[in-house]
Amino acid sequence: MAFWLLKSEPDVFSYAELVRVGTEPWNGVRNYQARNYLRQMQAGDLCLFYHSNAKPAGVAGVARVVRGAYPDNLQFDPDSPYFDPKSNPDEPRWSMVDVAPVVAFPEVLPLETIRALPAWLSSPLARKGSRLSVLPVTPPQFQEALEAANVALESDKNAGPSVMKSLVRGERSRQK
DNA sequence: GCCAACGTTGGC
DNA sequence: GCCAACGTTGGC
Repeated sequence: MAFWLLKSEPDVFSYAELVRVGTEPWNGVRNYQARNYLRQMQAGDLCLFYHSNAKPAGVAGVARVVRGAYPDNLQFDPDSPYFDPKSNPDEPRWSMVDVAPVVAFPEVLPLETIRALPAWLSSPLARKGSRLSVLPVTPPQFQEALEAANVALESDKNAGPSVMKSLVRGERSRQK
């Protein structure tokens, strides 16, 4: 299982909105590097859901990939701002995944806090002006983020070992 | 609202 | 293929 970070402007689509709708197609990504990461994502992968252009900017919760990469529908919709007339339906240029909520953080984990976590120093997110909207997260980075947010995940025995679910709040997850 | 970062576009 | 101009992102 892999870990990722997905950026979204909460004015456009927030973590609370993800909770409300249950499942969301992550379409509209029009950057090749981000697209390539989307194509690596598999069902069961966990994502930090990051609020950009927000106060504070930071991670609002955890989401799970529920469907791996498939063609982004909006690239073929002439009425969409994400329409790409140069994309060929036989070889779609852009991909999307479906994500679902796992657990909301008790409060947004601010970017400033994330940047100070040891494992995050090497992340593009720690660099000023990073505009990548989909980026990989290492297991230590993911663990540090959960700990800093005071959130623990426990595995769901019924759903198998690769599926995690919420949630123990208000108690620090244990260092292994 | 400012502006740094940086990806994309287009002239050559 | 270079690179200046331009547009967008996104923190502050």
